[in-house]
Amino acid sequence: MTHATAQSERKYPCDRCPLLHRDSFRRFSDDELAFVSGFKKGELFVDRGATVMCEGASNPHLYTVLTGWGFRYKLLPDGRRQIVNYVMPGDLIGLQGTLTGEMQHSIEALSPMTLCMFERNELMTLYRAHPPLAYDITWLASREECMLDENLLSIGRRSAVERLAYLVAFLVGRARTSGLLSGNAVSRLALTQQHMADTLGLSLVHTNKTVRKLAQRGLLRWTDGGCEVLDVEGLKGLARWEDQEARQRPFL
Amino acid sequence: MTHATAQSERKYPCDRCPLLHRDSFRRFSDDELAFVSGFKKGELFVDRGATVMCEGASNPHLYTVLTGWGFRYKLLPDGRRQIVNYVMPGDLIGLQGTLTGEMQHSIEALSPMTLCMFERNELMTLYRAHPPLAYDITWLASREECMLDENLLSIGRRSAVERLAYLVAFLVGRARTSGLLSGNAVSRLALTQQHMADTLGLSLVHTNKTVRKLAQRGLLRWTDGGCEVLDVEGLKGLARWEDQEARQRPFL
DNA sequence: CGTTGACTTGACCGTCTTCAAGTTTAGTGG
DNA sequence: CCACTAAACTTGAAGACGGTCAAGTCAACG
Repeated sequence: MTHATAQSERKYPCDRCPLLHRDSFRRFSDDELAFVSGFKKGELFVDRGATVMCEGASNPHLYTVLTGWGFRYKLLPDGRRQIVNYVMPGDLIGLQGTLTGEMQHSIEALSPMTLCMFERNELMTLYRAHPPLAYDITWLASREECMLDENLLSIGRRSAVERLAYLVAFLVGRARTSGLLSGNAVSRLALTQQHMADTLGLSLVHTNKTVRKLAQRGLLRWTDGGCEVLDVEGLKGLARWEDQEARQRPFL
Repeated sequence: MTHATAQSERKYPCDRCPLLHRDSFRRFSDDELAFVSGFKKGELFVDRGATVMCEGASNPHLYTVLTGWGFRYKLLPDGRRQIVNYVMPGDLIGLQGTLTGEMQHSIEALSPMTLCMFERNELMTLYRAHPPLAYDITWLASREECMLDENLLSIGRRSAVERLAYLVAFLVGRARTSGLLSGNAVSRLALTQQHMADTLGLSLVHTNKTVRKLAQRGLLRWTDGGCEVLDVEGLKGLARWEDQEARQRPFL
């Protein structure tokens, strides 16, 4: 019996990529699909709690999240942790430090994750062969920038209650469009209050009390190891968040 | 007498771009220079205090900062302001919202500024014609992302004193490599304490008291309408900031 | 059945905000 | 030249918001 091709051994060959036929992602041309198929160099499966990449280490790979989610964070030397953003299906990670390859942040999985692996130093090939894909990568980077801007506004200028309301609404919104949350069941975010605290720039204790306040208002409910979102609009209102309509986005 | 070409009427034709021969910027090939020269569509001169672009408005242009500096900020509906980053020579601005063209933030000049203007919807031409330049744009975007990550860490997890120390060190560092601060005179940042407060997520009053503390430690001095930086290393130490060595960067 | 991780709660305290008033400087028009 | 104004900085006092400490509950797991 001969070896199957590398691609057929994959759990997610590109033509069956779980992102391909989701409404919020744009389609590839046949050409692009073929190229990306060859550009992909492997698949990475990690468990909940695993470190996907690590601050300070150099990493020759880029990844696109296929399933599951995680968070991106930075540490101060004395251990204080700040979660800067979350990664969800369709997100391209590891672009930061394209030149050095040295990561400026770490990423940890919040659920089992599947990632699609690329070689960082083949990026230029993609830029030469498929300018529209290159354009998409830039678009993804600038989208990330927008999210970070919003988060900065939130941490810098919103009160604890507003901040938490914003965070929960933000996460549900992203989770929905990235396909993490299916159907019309109650949205549920499986993260600990410690994660929320480290995202909001608050202490664990105060985060807990803030969660409780939002629960009393009927905006959310805390159920073991996660947060059920009851009223997204209410949360957005509380956070004074005006959102722009969702658009079709590219992915790699 | 015939009209001169558009280019020769410019104050800064690309072959005399003030960024061209600065150590911290990479060189263009002749080819690239010629292309960029045609890609450039105009020059924008603004006074100190002018709004360069405005949140919510759609803007068909991209700009590269040639001289001067400014800040990028967002507002909450009730007027609370958060400065998310500063723009300095070599920075490409307006990339956010490439698709919609609708700005998610505003930019205001902190000094007279000169900007080099491009057409947003010609970007794809650049991506097709000069993949290495496209790559550079992505690099710039991911560099911005790194800065925002750092700022988030700072606002989320550092105390007021650490935060201010970080901010000042950060600004001096950038100002030096972007050519805003020349020679070896004492570095001087011409911004108000209100700007600092809105960057740090602090109130004006507390920012003032924090400035005073750093001044007492001999790390900086406040002189009318600006801040003289006396000891950058001391500031970095206080902020517990480990920086990565500077590299040659691209610019557009 | 002890251990561990996550959540909860109360008490106390410090950082930072708000309010208020005052100083200094530069700019303006009489 | 001088009063008038506005912007930026300064300072003190009071109080809110959020941090820290400490103790305790609960469920899951081996």
